[in-house]
Amino acid sequence: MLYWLLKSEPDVFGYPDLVRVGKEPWNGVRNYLARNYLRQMVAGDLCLIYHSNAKPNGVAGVARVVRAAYTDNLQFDPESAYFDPKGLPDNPRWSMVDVSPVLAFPTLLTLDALRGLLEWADSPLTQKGTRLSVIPVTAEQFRAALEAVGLELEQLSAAST
DNA sequence: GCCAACGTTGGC
DNA sequence: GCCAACGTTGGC
Repeated sequence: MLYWLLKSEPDVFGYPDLVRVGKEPWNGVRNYLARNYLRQMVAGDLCLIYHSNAKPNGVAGVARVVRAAYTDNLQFDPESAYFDPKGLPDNPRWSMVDVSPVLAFPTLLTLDALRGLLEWADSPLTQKGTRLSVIPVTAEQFRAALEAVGLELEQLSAAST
């Protein structure tokens, strides 16, 4: 089982939206490193959903990968903001995964709070200038994030069926 | 293959 | 709204 952090802008699509829809294709990732991480995901991986460009920024909840990487068709749609003229149907350039909500954090785990956790000191999230939108998370980082809002791993398995 | 210019991200 | 940092593009 691997852990990840996915950024979203709550004004566009935040954790409450994920809860509302129940399942969401995580499309629109147009960065090669982020895409490569998406392609490493397998169903069952857990993701921290992070709100950026928010007040305040932070992790709002946990989601689960419910479908491994497949073609992000927005790359073929000229009407889409995510259209990529170089994304050829027989050799797609961009991928997405499906995620579903698992558990909302009882309180937002703010960026400031994350910076206060030793485990997160070397994460791209807390380093200046990093704009990666899909970030690998270690088991230690994941556990520390849960603990910081008073949750335990076992509660995730209880919440997920 | 280099690198300047540009567009975007994202914290503040 | 500002701006630093970064990735991408395109001219050469």
